[in-house]
Amino acid sequence: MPGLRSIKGKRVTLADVAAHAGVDTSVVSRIVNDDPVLNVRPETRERVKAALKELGYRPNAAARSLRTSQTGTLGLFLPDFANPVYAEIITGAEVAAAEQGFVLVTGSSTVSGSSRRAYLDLLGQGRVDGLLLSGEAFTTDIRKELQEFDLPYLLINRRVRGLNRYIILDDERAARLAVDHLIGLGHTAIAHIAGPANADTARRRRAGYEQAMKAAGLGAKDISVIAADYTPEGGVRAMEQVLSSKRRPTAVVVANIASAIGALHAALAMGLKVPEELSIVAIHDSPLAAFLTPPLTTVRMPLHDLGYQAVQLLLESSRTKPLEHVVEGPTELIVRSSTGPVPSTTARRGR
Amino acid sequence: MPGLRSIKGKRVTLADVAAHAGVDTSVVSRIVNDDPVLNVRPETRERVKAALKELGYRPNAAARSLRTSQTGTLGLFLPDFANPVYAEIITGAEVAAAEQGFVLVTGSSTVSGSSRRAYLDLLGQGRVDGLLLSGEAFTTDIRKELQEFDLPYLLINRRVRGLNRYIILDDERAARLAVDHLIGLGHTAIAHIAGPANADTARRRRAGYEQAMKAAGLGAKDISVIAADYTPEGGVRAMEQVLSSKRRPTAVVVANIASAIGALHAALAMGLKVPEELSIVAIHDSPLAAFLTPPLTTVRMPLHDLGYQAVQLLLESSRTKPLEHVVEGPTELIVRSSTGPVPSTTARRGR
DNA sequence: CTGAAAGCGCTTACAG
DNA sequence: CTGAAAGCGCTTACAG
Repeated sequence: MPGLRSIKGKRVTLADVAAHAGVDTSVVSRIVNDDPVLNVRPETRERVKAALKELGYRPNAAARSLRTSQTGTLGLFLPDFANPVYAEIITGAEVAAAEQGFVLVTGSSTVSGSSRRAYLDLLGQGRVDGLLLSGEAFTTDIRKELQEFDLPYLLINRRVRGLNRYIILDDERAARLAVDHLIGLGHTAIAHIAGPANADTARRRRAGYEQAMKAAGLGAKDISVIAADYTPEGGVRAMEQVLSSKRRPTAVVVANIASAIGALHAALAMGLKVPEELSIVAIHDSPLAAFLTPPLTTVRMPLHDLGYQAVQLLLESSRTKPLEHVVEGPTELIVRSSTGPVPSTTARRGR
Repeated sequence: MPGLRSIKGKRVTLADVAAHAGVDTSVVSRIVNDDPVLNVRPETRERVKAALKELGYRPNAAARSLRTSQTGTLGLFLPDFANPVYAEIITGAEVAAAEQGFVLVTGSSTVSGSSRRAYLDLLGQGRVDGLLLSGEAFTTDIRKELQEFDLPYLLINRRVRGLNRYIILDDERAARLAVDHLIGLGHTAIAHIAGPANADTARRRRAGYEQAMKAAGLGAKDISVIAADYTPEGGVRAMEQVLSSKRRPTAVVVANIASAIGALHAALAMGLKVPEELSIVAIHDSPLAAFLTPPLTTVRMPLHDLGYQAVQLLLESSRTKPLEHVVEGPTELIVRSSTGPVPSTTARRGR
């Protein structure tokens, strides 16, 4: 019966389909949802399926959600879309969500900054089935809201005292990998440009750096840590500090790719040759790392897996139980050209 | 009456509030929604407001949406979260959405690649009040879906034949600004690394490049265009081509920041000095541009405004009328260190 | 000034 | 094997 197709202007409802197929709406509903208990004559089923197709039926999400108290939506909140680290996490989360028929509502601190409360309020209205939270703005002092919403949540890449549901990466291992690489190249004076003091990832990477230094038999005189924001500007300032210290290191492990870009720039701007006079390795890879000059040696972390598994865990977890998960994906060193053998003493004196 | 607060485990509904305040749900509803026609005794209003607050009432989005056929949600689809250009657009869109009490559902081509149809289907269920679309995957061959959904939509930064609702930037002007800057530095042999042939932005930037060249009295022998993807890899390949041509240009206008990073890298890798031997200017700025070596001269485009205005236009527009808008925000040259005076002939011969 | 009622489009336990 | 009915939580024209 062509020509009937899509009663223009009005959405097709279950009732339309039921009338068209000559059955009750409940039957159509069960067929749409593949109800396993449904026992229906094959010919009826066919008739309904034909009607569904012919009318172009799509279930109304609001009605379904009102009835079932489920939305098929997850909230994902992060500090900054411009940060490549988060871009990769979102993408992983998105893929996992799509696989499970979920859709992602996203928000960044840019907005929340001015009105976090108002923004979160929108989510308190039963718009989402769960919350994925990362970055300082969305994980600090949020306990009260989380309780009010009574929603399952998961902190991404960050642990916060009092919130025992999080998923993180093996940041210590990443830092160790970076240090070991430099030690293998003969470096002993290895500084660490760490992240901000309030970042959990920064603490873990710093711990990994110190572990690896000690494991290599290096002591206090070789260990040097300077905190910086996870931004290029932060990296610039930190590198300037590193290079102005009396006992200049021959290599630097930078805790984050954005600050590493700033750090590299500062070293070059001060006339240092990288890697001949200073080796730099960054934690986190980026599509851009290979196109810097020199191409940056990095430790790639499984950020995509982090986002992917975050969604999976959130959806399969009981809403209340603690959930403390470390992603097992590959954390690997990618050697490019910003790291090299330790400069000989004469060469160093030469500068 | 403290202690009554939040009947744990069950959401507070309008009925709860009404019972608590001793009025009908309709009165509460009108107060919640600031119904201007409502005429209620001040004391009643106070009583209801107190109950609202005490019980911590939040309207249920699904019920409201079912009743009003409005969702308070907008869909934003883009090619890639990792692209800094889109990051800025999202942020602008997010701010505008938040201002109007809307929330953003986002999706990228990463997911849609495998299952665009399935992903878009989720939106056909009345989940969003409008659609913001950008990138090839979400704007090509989408006419049928758009018609089915019967949703207001707006293409961002892209025009597509047959879809007369779009918002774009003044790409021609941006390219002209870049060329004029180089001409002011004495360059005449100015090549253009353009975007992919199927990108509308690429066509417009190329047109701007050619206009400016002609306006400066330059002809076919100075005009040279090579297409590239908007990626670092694309920029590398294009620059290699540019530099291997017989008549090597002294300056290059790159249509996109990502490919400019690749192009800069390729030039440096081939031993060229930038800007002494080759000037490079990119269209689109990026937080990273200042930290490349040398810092990249760019043309900043009002991407934030693009996202912001896209949401505003979408929300205030009638769903059917054509909507063809060019963002008026500032398009400005940011001179850093990748551009300089044209090299003297001897210097050029010297290489 | 306030209330009763209908209905948005679904799902699901229950009846037959 | 299929249908009738209730109800999720709202909003809004209407009545009084």
